[in-house]
Amino acid sequence: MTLPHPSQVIEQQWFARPAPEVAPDLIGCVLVRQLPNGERLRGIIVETEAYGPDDPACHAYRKRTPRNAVMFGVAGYSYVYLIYGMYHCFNVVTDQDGVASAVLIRALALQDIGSESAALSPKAQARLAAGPGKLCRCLEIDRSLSQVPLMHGQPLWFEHPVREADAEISSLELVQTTRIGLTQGVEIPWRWYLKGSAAVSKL
DNA sequence: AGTGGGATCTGT
DNA sequence: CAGATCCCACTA
Repeated sequence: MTLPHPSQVIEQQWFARPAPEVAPDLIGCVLVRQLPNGERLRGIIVETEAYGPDDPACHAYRKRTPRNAVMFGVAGYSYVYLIYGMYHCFNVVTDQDGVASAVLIRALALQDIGSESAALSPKAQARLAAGPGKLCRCLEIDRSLSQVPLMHGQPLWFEHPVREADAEISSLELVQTTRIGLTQGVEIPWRWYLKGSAAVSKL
């Protein structure tokens, strides 16, 4: 069992910057999910989107509500919401306390996969967390995991990239473009992904 | 109290 | 490209 080296875990303070700075920095980092049954799932982040204040696509654009309240709080907490009645989306709260912003984690290249999915073909495994809804299904994330601190010992946390494991990923080009699935704020180029990764949503 | 739309995904 | 499916924010 590999316990994370303390310096490897990303602290909540790291997220206390504007979302459009955090989102590209998260590409190549690792998301870790500690399941209730003891299994630990890990994946390299290959696609993110930023949402911020003065951003019409942001859930917190209009005002603070019970649903979006956590986005107004301090950085390094989870924001999980239900979309289209059937999927969940997982975000990290960013920026200073009082600034409503977050980064949506859209896709992972899975490293440690759950035992249930181990029998799937490599191709199918690569698509397991390709898209925010599938990612949450794969990592068993729902709204009960909203507003929890993203730190070691919790159900979810982030780690900095490890050099060896990262060799293949780090050769890929980081692309910045517009966000997906929106009706407002369509022109804001706050989506980042690794070009050529099989796990990026909507090729 | 009623309603309409949504940061998605799958199959036709 | 339609359908599944349900919470929540907004209107009255």
